[in-house]
This record gives sequence, C-alpha cells and structure tokens, in this order.
Amino acid sequence: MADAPKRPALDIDAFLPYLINVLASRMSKDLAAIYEARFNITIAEWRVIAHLAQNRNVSVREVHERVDMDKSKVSRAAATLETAGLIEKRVAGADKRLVELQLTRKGRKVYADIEPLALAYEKSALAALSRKDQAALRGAIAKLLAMPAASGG
Amino acid sequence: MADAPKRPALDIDAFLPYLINVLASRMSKDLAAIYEARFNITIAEWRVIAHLAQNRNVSVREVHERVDMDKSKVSRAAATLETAGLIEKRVAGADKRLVELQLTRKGRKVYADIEPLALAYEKSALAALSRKDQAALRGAIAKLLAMPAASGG
DNA sequence: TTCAAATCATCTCATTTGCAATGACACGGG
DNA sequence: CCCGTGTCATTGCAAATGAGATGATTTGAA
Repeated sequence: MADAPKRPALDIDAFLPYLINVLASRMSKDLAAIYEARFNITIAEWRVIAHLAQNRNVSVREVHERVDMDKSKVSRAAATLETAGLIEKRVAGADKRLVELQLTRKGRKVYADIEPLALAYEKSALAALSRKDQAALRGAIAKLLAMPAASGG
Repeated sequence: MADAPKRPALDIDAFLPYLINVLASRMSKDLAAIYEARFNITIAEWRVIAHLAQNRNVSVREVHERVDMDKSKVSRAAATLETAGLIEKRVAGADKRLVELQLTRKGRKVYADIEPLALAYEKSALAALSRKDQAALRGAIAKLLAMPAASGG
C-alpha cells in the first residue's frame, strides 16, 4: 500500500480560480469585440472612460487604484484616449504632480454609445440565471472581493 | 429638457464582467505567488501539469482545447516543463504530427506538492461563503460558462 | 529656509502574449 | 501512386504588459 497510483483530488474543471479565470477572459473577449470593432476602444480604455463618466477630474493614480489597472496601463490608456480626443488631460492646479482626466464631449458621446451595449451584454449573460441566482452570484463575488488580497487568508 | 446631464446607468463597480475580471486576476496573482515562489512554475505551466495529472498521453492540441490556453502558450509551457524535467514530450506513434505529453516522476511529485496548496487556497477563499452560497456560486459559474461563446446571446 | 524623503506620471526595458506563418505529417480523391 | 487540402506543433514578430527608473513636484522636519 505504499505506492497507490494516487488519483489527483484536484479536478481543474472544478477548481474555482480556474473557472473564474475562464469566465473572466471569455467575457473580456466578448466585450472587447464590442468596444474594439465599433469604437476602436480597448478594454483598458473603456475602464478609464467608464470611471470618468462617474467621477470628474480624477487623477491617473485614482483611476489606477479604483479600477484595478496598473499605473502604466492607465497612463497609456489615457494618452491614447487623449490623442483620440475622448478625454482631456491637464495638470492639476493645486498639486502639479497630478494629472486630472476628464471626458470631452466626444468622450461622453462614446460612453453614451457604449453603455447600453455593455449593459445589454451583461443582461444577456445573466439571462442564463434566475433572479435569485443572479443575486447570489453578485453577493458571492462581493464577499470574495472583500477578502484581504494575498497573504491574508 | 433636451440636454439633461444624463447620469450614467452603468456603475463599473456593479458591472459583472468587470468584477469577475478583478476577482479572477486577484486569484491568479495569489496562486501565482504560491506556484512561482515555491516551485518556480507559472500558472500556464500549472494548468498543463494539472491537466496531465488527470489525463495520460495528451497532445498539445488537447491541452489547448481543454484548458483555455492559446496553442503557443501551451507549446511554450510544455517546452519549459520539459526542460525542467517535469514532463516528457514524444511524437505520437500513430500520428506523427501529435506530440504526447506526460508527467515525469518529478512532475508528479511537483503536482502532488502543489495540489494541497491549491486546494487550500480555494478553500480559504470560499471560507468567506456559506455552503449554500458556495454551491450557488459554482452553479452560476457553470451556467454562465455553458453559454455559447461570443456571438450567441 | 533647506533638504531629504515621499508622491506622481511617464518612460524604459525585458518579458509575455497572441496571431500568423512555417514546416512536418495525414488523408482522400483521382 | 500523387497531389491538394487539412491538421498539428513550433517559431517569428509585433504589440501589450508590468516592474522599476526617471524627473518633476510636494511635504515635513530640522
């Protein structure tokens, strides 16, 4: 009995971190198809736009903290968006290290165009779930996200 | 009334695809910390190992299809794993285009070492949820993943 | 005031990534 | 038996990525 073949207890298709990753990248791809095909906007850029649609005069750092994106990624997305005329960047009056971002009229228009498509996608995905399941899913995700990041258990 | 400020209906912090992405990358980072720090294994490599622990003599293509990884990613992960002596690659007898992958003894050892850590992480994450919520979450994810990929609604 | 440490955005650089091209092989119709 | 088409794994290459460096600015303490 020393050397039984030892069947693995971990089924990758039941391993939650894996499943969540697959689901996440599936959804990202689906959404990217919408953003990029019709508006030439990457997901990173979309996140910046969406955040700016809710918050005026936000610095790069704030976006970086609130939107789960690397600092450089935010910076680059902002640069692209500025070139495209969707946002304006300007040095903050109070603290000249900060760069305040703001949607332009054109940027708001793009947001307004994308928003219903994004919501429609979310809705169509969730259509596979009952109301109750939807609520449970949201609740579960919220709880998981509330956990301390890495080291903590 | 033509031009009301139009508050955005999409709150990015309630947008499910976004939340799932954040959760996914958080979990990936946590797990990567385990795999890489202690075993010098990337997540891609781990996926290959985990799949091989369940399936003998699997081709690169099969892994690619079953494990949600790009073909080249699988190929490169396999190359690295072979160099590290964790898997063996050999041309299939029947169809010489195929490369069959198989864990070495050392690879099985690494799998056996990582498995409990991975399961422990999953467990600790899920500890934030009640049994019922855990089941609901798994069910919801399964249903979402069962949906047709992109075009289909 | 002065200066060291901290903060911010950007840039640099090495690595990773995915797509497309390549070369090896398989298979079926003629 | 050939040859065209299709499948497989790998590789080339350009773009994306993230970690750390840089330069500008602010802050706090001496």
